[in-house]
This record gives sequence, C-alpha cells and structure tokens, in this order.
Amino acid sequence: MKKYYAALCQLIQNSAKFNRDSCVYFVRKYARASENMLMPRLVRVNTKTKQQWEEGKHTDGQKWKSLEHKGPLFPPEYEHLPSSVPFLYDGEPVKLSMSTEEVATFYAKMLDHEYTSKETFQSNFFTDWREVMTEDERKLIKKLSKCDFSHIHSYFVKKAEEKKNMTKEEKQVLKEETDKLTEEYGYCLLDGHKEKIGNFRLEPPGLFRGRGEHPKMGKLKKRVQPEDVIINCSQDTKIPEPPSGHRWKRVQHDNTVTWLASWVENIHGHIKYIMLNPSSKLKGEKDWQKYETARKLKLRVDGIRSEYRRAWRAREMKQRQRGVALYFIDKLALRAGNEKDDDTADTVGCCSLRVEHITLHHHLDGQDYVVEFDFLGKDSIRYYNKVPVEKQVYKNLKLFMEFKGPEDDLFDRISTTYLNKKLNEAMPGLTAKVFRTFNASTTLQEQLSKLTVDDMTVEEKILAYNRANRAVAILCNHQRAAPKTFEKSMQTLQEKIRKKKEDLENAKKELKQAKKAHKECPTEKTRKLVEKKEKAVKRLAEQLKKLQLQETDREENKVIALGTSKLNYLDPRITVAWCKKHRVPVEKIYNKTQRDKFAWAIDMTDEHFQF
DNA sequence: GAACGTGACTCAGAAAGTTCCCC
DNA sequence: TGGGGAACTTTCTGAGTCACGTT
Repeated sequence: MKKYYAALCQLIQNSAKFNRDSCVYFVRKYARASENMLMPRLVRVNTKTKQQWEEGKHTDGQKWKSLEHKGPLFPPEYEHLPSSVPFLYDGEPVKLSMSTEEVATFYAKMLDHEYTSKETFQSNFFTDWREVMTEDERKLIKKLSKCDFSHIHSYFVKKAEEKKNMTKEEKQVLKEETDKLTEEYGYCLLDGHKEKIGNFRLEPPGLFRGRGEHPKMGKLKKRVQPEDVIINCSQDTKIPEPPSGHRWKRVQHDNTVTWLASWVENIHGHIKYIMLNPSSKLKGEKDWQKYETARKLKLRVDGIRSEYRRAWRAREMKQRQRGVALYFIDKLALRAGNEKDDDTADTVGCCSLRVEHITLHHHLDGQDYVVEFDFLGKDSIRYYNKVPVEKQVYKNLKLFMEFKGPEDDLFDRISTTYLNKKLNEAMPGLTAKVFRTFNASTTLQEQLSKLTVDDMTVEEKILAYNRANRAVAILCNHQRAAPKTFEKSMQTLQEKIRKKKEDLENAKKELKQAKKAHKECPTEKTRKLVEKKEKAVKRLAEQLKKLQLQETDREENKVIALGTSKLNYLDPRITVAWCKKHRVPVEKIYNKTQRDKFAWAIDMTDEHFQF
C-alpha cells in the first residue's frame, strides 16, 4: 500500500507539471461540500492547491483520518398481505405464517420473468422456501407445482399500477420522503468533507437471480440484520446508532480501508460493502491513478510486446503459454480469467479458456491462421470472434491443444497470479486489466482523431464521438440486450425521415416556384417569399440530416453498451481535451453523474492532452 | 513456493425512475 | 399545452480482478 501512495504522490507532482491547476478540482469540491455543511469554506486558490492537497495525503496506507456516517439504511420490515389476497395450495386457500408469506411474495413478484420457469430456479427456491416454513406448512406444502401465487402476483401488479397512477402531489410527497432519507443517510463526512455514499441502502431480501445459467438462481437472499453488519468509522466521531432494540455485529475503526459498513451475504458467503460514490475524492484519486498506470504502459508496451513475442518460441511450455495468453489479453482485450468456484455460472477469461472455447482454422474466409473464439465471459456475455493470428501463435495453440479433451484448460501451465507477477516485474503496478484500460483509451484517442473533421457540425462530431466510443465497446465486448422497443422506435424514426424527405421535396418545389415568380415580376414581397422559402429548405435539410444521423447512431448501437467503457475504461481527459479542441460542450458527452465522476479531469485538462 | 482462502476493490448489464420531446 | 412514450439517468447488486496471508 505504501508504494501506491508514494506512486500517487509522484503522479500528482507529474500531473502538476502538466497543469498547475490540477488540484483545483478537489478544492472546488470541498468548497461545495462546505457550503452544504456550513463549514469554513476553502478558497479556490491555485498556487497553494497542490500543497493543500498533498497535506491531506497519507503515505502509510491510510485512506482517511476521520470518517463519520449514519450507518446503512435498512429496508422496511415485511407487512402481511391483506386477507383478501390468498395463496392457494392445491386449489385451497392457505393462511401462511409471516416469513413463509414474505418469501412467497418474492416468488410471486417474479412470475413475469422467464427464469421462474427454469428448473434450477424453482428447485432452489422451493428448497429454501421450505426451510423458512413452519412445521405444519412444511407438512402441507410439498410440491411447487401445486402452489398458486397468481393472486399475490396480481396484487403486486395492481399496487405498481396504483403507484404509477398517483397524483402529482402524492408523488411529490413520496419524493420528499426519499430525499429526506438520502440527505440523512446518503452522505458521510470524510476528513471533514461531505461525500456522497454509493449504496447506503442495505440490499433488501429477495430471491437470488445471478447472471446466465447460475446454479444458485432462485435461492433465498436473507434479510440483513443489524447484528450482521460491521460498521467502520473513526473512533473520535459519533458512532452510528443501530436500529432500536438491536446492536451492530462490530464497530471498527480501520482507516486502511474505504468502506463504511459490511456484511456477509448468505448465497456465497461473500462480503458486501457500503462504499463511497464515484464522485468522491477517494474514488476520483483512485480512478486518476488507474489511468496514469495505463499511460505508463504506453511508454513500455513496445518492450513488453517484444518480450511476449519472444516467449512464443521459448523452450519452456509455460513461457509459450504466457506469451500467447498475454498476446490475447493485449490484442483482444480479454480479461485475465481467474479460477472460479464451481457454484457459479460457467464463464471464463483468458487464463481459464478451455480447449472447447477455440477452433483453429488454417484458412477461413480468405485469411490464414484464424482462431475462432466462442465462450461466455463475465456476466455470461458471449464472446464470439474470428481472429487471424500470427503463424507462431497458431502453431503454439495447436501445441497447447495436443492430447487434450474439450474440457481441458488451454493454458494449463499458467495462472492469473503468475501472469500478473511477470507483468509486475516488467512494469511496477502492471496487471492484466491495465491492458484493457490502455487499449481502450488508446483506441478512443486514435478513433477520435481519425473520425473528427473540423468543419463538422456539433451533431456530426457527437456521432463521431459515439463511433469512437463504440469501437472501444466492441473491443471490450460490452453488449446489451436490444431494447424491447427497438424495432418500433426504429420504425417511427424511419417514418419521420420519410415524412421529412417529403416535406423537403415540397419545400424545394415551393422555393422553385417562388424564385420563378420573383424572376417574372420582382417585388419586395416576392423577394421576401424567396428568402422565406430558402430558409425553410435549409431548416428542413438540417432536420433531415439530424434524423438520419440519429438513425445511423441508433442502428449501430442496437446491441452495444457504450456506458461501461465510457465510465470505466476511457481516460476522461481524452474526452475533455477533444471537447475543448473541437468546441463541443462537454455536457453533450458527459451527463451530470459522469461530470461529477470526472470532475478531476474536466478541471485539469486542456485541449493538448495526449493519453 | 504453490495452492488456497479471504478481503477489498472495480467493472457489469438490467431494471427502475425521471426527463424530454413530439403530436 | 398536456399526455404518452421514448430516451436518458440512476440505482441495484452480481461478477469480476488482484493483493495478501496462511497452510
């Protein structure tokens, strides 16, 4: 941890060289927080900023000096269903105990989803549900197929409908209540500065879904009690109160970590945390540091690439595997691919690829040495790609696959730990995931410079940006389900375009006529008419162009998620510099949340920034 | 020193909620 | 101008990465 802080301090100094105003962001944010909290306001001064900022730094792994918060916000307790909403077993109404009914409502609420029809889901749910039943209920309710949740389901559908149809005033009251809770629980004081918390609400109980074919889907996610929660805060400030009649599992004062509260979830036994919002200083610093590491890789990447290419011909199989794995991570932006527990969905990354996930083609579609990838990656998103590779890589892959079955590991001699150890030797701080950040940001910068032309309109520039962003999303395989309304909204848009074209044609005709009339008998009136018609044509043409751009953008974006790369992989300074250079308002690219998260970059970057 | 487990953090898409825009 | 739906934003929480300690 020490080395990180030393590195961060170095980083800040370097960045200060780059732009002496680099620390203004933090001072400005503090000033904003101070206003809210009626604390003495820090003044926006540039010369002292760096010093002021460094004063707050810790070099010994400490993340904060003081941390005060209200603890997590618990979900409301369960309330019985009205007696008019029956649960039926084998056609007969059965009055359920509180806990049994609560779990039944979790299932009933999900009936619309396709996954409740899956066997794993049903069986996991039923097993866990029976565990919360009373002895009598267990004796009676033996088959899920005999359970009728439809009345409960309809009840919640109706309630949702009612909520939707509330009057403006009723909705306003509800919003005020939410805002009040957010104000109370949604912020903490970190080193005296008000910071937004990311997830201050404890996860409510429900049924675990998981992504893809998760073996634990349908299991009961239990209600978290105060007795399960560890509070992390400073010793000398007010310690959060547990709900009345309860106590915390523990209160600790560990300032080497950034979380405010934690608990262990019951599905996998993993720890869950309450942490700060991405707009916070702590997260901002870490984000900045991430991009600086990726920038460092830029300076070293040629050497690293030469090295892993050499490894392709190494005598030791382990070295060859490392060389090829790194090549994939670098060229295809694959994730590292840690080993996973058996009780999770079967997904893989680079190091955990199995023989069955690739097919080798000596020739394919006019190309030589093609590797066809087909596997499920993070979140069970399919990765499918046909990539021509270098001959030596191809030969190595053949070698790695020799005498192996489809379910054997392709890279059986290496692990992510080993890979990262080697990477760290090549460049301190370098790990497999840095390649994703590096390649994503590099791609954005290249694409932006390729796609942006000075005389473009702002709309065209935005399309260019989206296209550059899209290139990165494709590289990183960031996919989304096509929006449910996609086809319909596309049709609407196409209809609009058709109509606009028609209008434009008509307007052109009218202009022609007006011009003719003006030529034949020029008067002030006819001249004005020509002007008016010219304006109309121009306006319609612009509108048409805008719609067509929209169509292209939407079509190209159908199954691609741009948000993930924008938020996590693209150095925001590239975007800010591009906006400044091409006079595109940064608000057109980043929404409010994104501007908050990237405030550090917005403040410190000028148009000359190069990743 | 390798295998394993744990902890802390980043990254991920879906769903819910809100705003905007057009008829 | 206001209602409806599309688009955008925010929230939610699951799924990864990676460091580190223990065996």
